[in-house]
Amino acid sequence: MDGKIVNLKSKIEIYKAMTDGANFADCPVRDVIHGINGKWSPLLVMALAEKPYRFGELRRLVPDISQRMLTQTLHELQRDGYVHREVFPTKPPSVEYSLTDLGRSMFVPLYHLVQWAELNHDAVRDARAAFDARM
Amino acid sequence: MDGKIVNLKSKIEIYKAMTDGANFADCPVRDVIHGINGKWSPLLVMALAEKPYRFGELRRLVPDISQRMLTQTLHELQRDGYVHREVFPTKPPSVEYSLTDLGRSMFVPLYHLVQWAELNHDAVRDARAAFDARM
DNA sequence: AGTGCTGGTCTCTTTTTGAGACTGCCAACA
DNA sequence: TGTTGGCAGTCTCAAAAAGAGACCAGCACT
Repeated sequence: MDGKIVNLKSKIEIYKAMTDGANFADCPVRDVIHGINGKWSPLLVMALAEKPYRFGELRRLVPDISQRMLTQTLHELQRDGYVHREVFPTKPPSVEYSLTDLGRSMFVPLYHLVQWAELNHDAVRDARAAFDARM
Repeated sequence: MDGKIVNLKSKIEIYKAMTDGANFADCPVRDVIHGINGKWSPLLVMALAEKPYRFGELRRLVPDISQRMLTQTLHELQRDGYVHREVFPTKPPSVEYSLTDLGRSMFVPLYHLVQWAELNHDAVRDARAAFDARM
């Protein structure tokens, strides 16, 4: 599939962009990817792409995340500029998290990757089963 | 940016696909994303998208990966069907790793994400600096 | 006075990752 | 002949990250 040679030169340039500097701190691309790449980051971005959510709502929406990792991941997403955090001074103060413009922009390619996963999880599952059977 | 409402309904469906089952084992999409999402997986897929490489070549190409994680990540990529491993019976046996069709297919959306990172790392870096300055 | 909701933090345990020594085989070199 | 070096890993141990769950203050309702 996808037999067409899409910008082979670009591929090499991007790959070099990922290996330049020989470590994360020196390579911006790897640094950015690392921020998107956390265990919970994609899931939370997908959730917030639908609509803004409050802390407790996210916790209930993703039951198998610990409060510790929810706090920490939201903090990182906020720090990298993907997520906006707003506190409302209600009786028990509530906090709303939403995607920024940068976050919505990043969501576009992330969404493509998730779509790919949705379309191809059968192939991956089959490959995994075949591999395990061979062992 | 990206003001257009791209398939809001699809977004919600995909998001539901990611939360269905309430844990990784029960949710195929999260399971697949998790496989792509490892710390070293995207980098190795980017490298192998350029051309096949041998174990030692990959180790030299990515100097800050440990042999342990290189072995393990390649093994996982092979298990999920993204990477093909071929042993050549040369004097010291050499092993070549290459992308499968499934791997090349997955590379397409991954590549878009990496391109996004390349185009936007300045924005992320700025957001991070602004956030840290506010602290 | 007790219960529950808010958005977290703190501590402890388990899992994952990293650093690097070690293996067996063979070829080239001194 | 002994030594060195490359190949593709495995193994062990220490460090870092993640998970589980107790705990916090403030307010509302009962």
